[in-house]
Amino acid sequence: MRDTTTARAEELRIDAPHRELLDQVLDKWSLSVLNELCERPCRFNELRRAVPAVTQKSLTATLRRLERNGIIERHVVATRPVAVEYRITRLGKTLRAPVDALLEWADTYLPQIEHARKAFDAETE
Amino acid sequence: MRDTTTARAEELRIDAPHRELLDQVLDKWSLSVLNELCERPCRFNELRRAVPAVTQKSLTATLRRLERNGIIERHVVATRPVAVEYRITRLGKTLRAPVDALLEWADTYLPQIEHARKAFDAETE
DNA sequence: CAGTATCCCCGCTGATACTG
DNA sequence: CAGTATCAGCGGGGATACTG
Repeated sequence: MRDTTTARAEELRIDAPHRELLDQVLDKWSLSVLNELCERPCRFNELRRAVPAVTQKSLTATLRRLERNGIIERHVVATRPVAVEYRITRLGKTLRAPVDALLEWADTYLPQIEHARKAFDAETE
Repeated sequence: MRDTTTARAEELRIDAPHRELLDQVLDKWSLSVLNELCERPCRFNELRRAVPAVTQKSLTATLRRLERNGIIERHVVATRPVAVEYRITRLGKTLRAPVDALLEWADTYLPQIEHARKAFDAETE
């Protein structure tokens, strides 16, 4: 029997399902969308405005993927015209802490990394 | 003047440089490579064996990218034939904690997420 | 308003072959 | 051993146009 807790302390497993999950949850637009929905529920076009660079198609795909994974919920309000509200789920909220940790890491070390890139590019030229 | 500390507590910024950095550091093979190199320094072919699904070309690309970002170091030992050892840097080690948090999240919630997927696929059919 | 439907491109990936 | 070189395929992503 494998003791995953102990194993993880030494070496983290990264198999296909884990990799796929991270791909779906951390892809190009997901973080920006999650970021907005952590603040408040949003309508489709609100999200478009909040993330100006995303196209309709990609935003739709991102929202569907996050919904499928149980990270966000889609609520249709049958007004005229129809209104659709997206909300983060309880499951989705659990993502906040690890993603924040990652973004803080990026924020903290970006300067050092940009410095490393310049050094690398200079000596590679 | 912007107070990034306060701002981050409410809403994390995800701009292009941050997004690019995460893409480079979290891409398809990087986590597996980092995982190995956190354990011990590795040679090129050791890494290939440790990550069987990766091709030479992709492994080379991954290593170069990580090296360029200052996450790993490349040491050439001028033996015959040549030996090349890859090691994690101090900067690279700072990635460990946030990435671990993410992998633990994936490990913890993967069952719930697979359940959500099935539910979604069932009612979408 | 909140999407679909097409078309198209290009960039990543893998497969394969070759080399200092 | 540790790569580089080349080619081919396909899938994501954007641009654009249309719709209940």
